Amino acid sequence: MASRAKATILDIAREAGVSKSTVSLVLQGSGLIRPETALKVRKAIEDVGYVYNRGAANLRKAHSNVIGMVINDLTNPFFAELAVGMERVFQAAGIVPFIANTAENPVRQEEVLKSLMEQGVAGLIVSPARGTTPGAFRRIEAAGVPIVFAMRRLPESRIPAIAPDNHRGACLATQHLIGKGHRRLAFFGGSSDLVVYQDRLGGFLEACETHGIPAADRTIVEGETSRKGGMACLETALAASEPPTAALCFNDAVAFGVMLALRKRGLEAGTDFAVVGFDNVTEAEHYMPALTSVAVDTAGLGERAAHVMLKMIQSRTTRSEDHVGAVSLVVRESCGPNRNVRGAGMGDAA
Amino acid sequence: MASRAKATILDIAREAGVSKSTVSLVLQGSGLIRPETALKVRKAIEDVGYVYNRGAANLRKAHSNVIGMVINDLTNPFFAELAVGMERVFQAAGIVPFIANTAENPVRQEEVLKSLMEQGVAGLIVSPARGTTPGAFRRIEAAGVPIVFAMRRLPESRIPAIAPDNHRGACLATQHLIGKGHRRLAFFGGSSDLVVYQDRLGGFLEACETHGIPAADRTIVEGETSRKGGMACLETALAASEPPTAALCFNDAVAFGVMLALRKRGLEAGTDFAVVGFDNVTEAEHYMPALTSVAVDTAGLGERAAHVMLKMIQSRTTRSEDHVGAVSLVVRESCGPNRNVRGAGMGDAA
DNA sequence: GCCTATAAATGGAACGTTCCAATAAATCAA
DNA sequence: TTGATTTATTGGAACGTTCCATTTATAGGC
Repeated sequence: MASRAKATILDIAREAGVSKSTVSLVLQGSGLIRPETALKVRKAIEDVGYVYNRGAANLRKAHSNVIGMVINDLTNPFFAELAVGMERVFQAAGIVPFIANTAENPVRQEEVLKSLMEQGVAGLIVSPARGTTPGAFRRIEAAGVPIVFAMRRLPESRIPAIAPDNHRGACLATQHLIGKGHRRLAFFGGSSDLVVYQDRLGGFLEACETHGIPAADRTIVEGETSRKGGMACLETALAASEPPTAALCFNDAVAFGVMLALRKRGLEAGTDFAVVGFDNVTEAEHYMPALTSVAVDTAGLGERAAHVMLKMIQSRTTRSEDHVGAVSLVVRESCGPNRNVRGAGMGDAA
Repeated sequence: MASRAKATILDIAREAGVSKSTVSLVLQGSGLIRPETALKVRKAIEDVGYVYNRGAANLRKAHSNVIGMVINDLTNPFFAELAVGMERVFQAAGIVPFIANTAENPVRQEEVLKSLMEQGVAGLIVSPARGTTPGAFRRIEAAGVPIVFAMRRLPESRIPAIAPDNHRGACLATQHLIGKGHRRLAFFGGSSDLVVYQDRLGGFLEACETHGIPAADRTIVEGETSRKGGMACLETALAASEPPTAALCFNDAVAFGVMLALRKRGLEAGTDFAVVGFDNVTEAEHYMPALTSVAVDTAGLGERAAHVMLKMIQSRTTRSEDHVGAVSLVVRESCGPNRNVRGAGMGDAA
C-alpha cells in the first residue's frame, strides 16, 4: 500500500524472504519454483504494489513485447477499424500494440518512428504518410526491426505490404458502371503520389480499355481524399462540355462528398449520376442513398498484417511476402436505377 | 551501415575516440562539450546507425517522455478527434503519446494499463471503459503516476476529469425543443451506469421541470450508444399510446439511428419529429437532414486534458482540478420547421 | 547410513544509460 | 613561473532486471 520509492524486485524479495532470482523466476512463471514459494512471492508483490520494469528487463532480454502501429490518419474510421483488427490478434498473443498517429505528416512520422524505436519495439506496422521519403525506413531495417506496411506501400521498397486488391476492386466497380449503361466515366479524388492511387486508377483504366471506353470519355480529377475533396471533384467534372454520368471515387469519403455536391445541385445520386465508393466503411450502408462501394475487409487485413508481423518476429526475419486481400463490390443504391431495393438491409460481403 | 549487434553508446565512443560520458553529454545536448567534439560524435552516431535506448536511460532518469492515452472506443470518430487535440499539445512538448484502445472492455483496459505502467509512462489520460470498477486505478495512483480522465469520469473517484458541461448542454437542447412548441419529449440512448448519462439526463429533466413538462410526458429510453441503439429507441417510444414528438439523443450516433428509423417509417426528421444529437461530430453537419447537436469542442477538450497532464507532471503532483468545457447548441435542420436554411454552410461553434 | 540424482533456490555478472566526482587541459592574474 | 579559475573530458557507481553457474535441500537406491 505504501509507496516510498518504486518497489523493485529486491524489495519484494526481502518482503517474501527469498532471493531476487526467485522473484524473477516467479514473475516469468517458471515452473522451477515450488508453488508454495510462488504464492508467498505473489503475495508480497501484491502487498508492496510492485510494478514490473520492462525497460530494465529489456536491457537483457533483447526484445520487448511492444509493437508500434503507425497510422497516417486516425480520424478516418477506416484506419480505426484496421487497428481494431490488429489488436484482436495481438491481444491473443499477449502483446499490446501502441498506436501513434502521424496525421499524414512525414516529419511527424519521423519523430514517431524514432520514439517507437527508442522504446525498443519488437516490430512496426505502418501505414506510411503521404510524401514519405524512400529512405525513411532504412535505419529501421538496418536495425533489424521487422516492418510491415498496411494498406499503403512505398514505390520501390521491399518491405512486405498487406493491402486489398485495389486494381481488381476498381476494375470490378468500373465494369459495374459500364454494365449499367454509362459511357462517360470519371475517377474522382486521390493524388498520384500514392501507390494505392496508381493501383485503383489502373483498375479503372483497364476496365475502360477492355470495354471500349475511349480516353476522351474518361475524366480524371485528382483531389483531397475527403468529403470536401469529393465536392470539388464533382464541380470540376460537371463544368466540362460533355460531363461524365458516373464516377468511381478513390474513397468513400470522396464519394460522400460527391453525393453531397449532387444534392446541392438538386441532383440525386443513383438516378441522375452514378457514384461508387471504395473501402465500404460502415457509414456507406447507412447513407442516403446507400453507397455502392468496394468492400475490402478492413479488419481482416488488420488481422493478417498482425499475423505476418508475429511470424516475422518469431522467425526473426525482416522479410516476408506481400498479401493482397480479396475485394468485392457491394451494390447499393447510389449507382443503380432500381431504387426499390432500398430496405435490403445489411449489405455485408466477405 | 553495418549492424552487428545493436550499437551502444560505447561503440560510438570508441568510433569517435572519446569516452562514453562525452557521448552521453552530446546526446543530451549539453553545452559543456566543445562543438568540434560534438560534431565528431554526431558523425559517429550517424555512421554506426545508433539507436538510443530509452529503457536503459529511464533506469536512471526517474521518468520517461511517454504518455499513455487509453481510449474506450477508437472507432468512434469522436475519440479520434480527442486524440488529435491531445497530440497537438504533446508534440509541442516533445512528448509522444501512445494510444491504446480498450474497446469498452474493462478487462482489456486492465491489461492495457498494466502494460503502459510497465513501460514506465509519465502519465495517463484515460477515457474509462464502461463498467470500470472503482478500484481500477488505485494502484496507479499509489505509484504516483498522474492520471486525468477525459470525457468520462468514475462515480466517486477524485481523479481530475476534463469533460464538457453535459448538464448545461442537455438543458440547452431541451429548452430549444420546448421553445419549438414540443410538449411530449424523449431522451434516447445511453445507459445509467455512466456518469455522463446522469449528467445529460439530469439536464434534460431540469429543463422539463422548469418549463413545466409533467413527468408523464417525458419518455426515457435507455439503449446502446450506436445507430442501432437509436433505431431501437425510436421504435420503443413510438409504440406508446401518447408518443413523444421530439427527442434529445445521448449521442450523435443515436440521433443518426433515430433519423434512420424515422425514414424507414416514412417520417422525416425535422417536420414529423424533432431530433437533437450530442457531440456535434463532423458528420452531423453533412447528414440529410443536417443534425442539430450540442457542440462540445472535442479537440479543445483534448488539448486541455493534455495541458493539465503536462502541468501535473511538471509539478509532480497527482492532483488537479476538474475542467468543464463550454458547450453550445448548433441548430440545423433536424429539429426546426424552417427547412429553407439548408445550405447555411459550416455550422461550427466555439 | 552414504552416495547419487533431482528439485529448488541463490549470488553475481551482465545489459546501456546517467550523473557525480574527479582529472586534465587551457587560460589568466600575479 | 606558480597557483587559481575556468573549460572539457572522463571513470565508475548506480538503476532494475535476466540468466548462468552454483549451492543447498529433498528424495531415491542400496
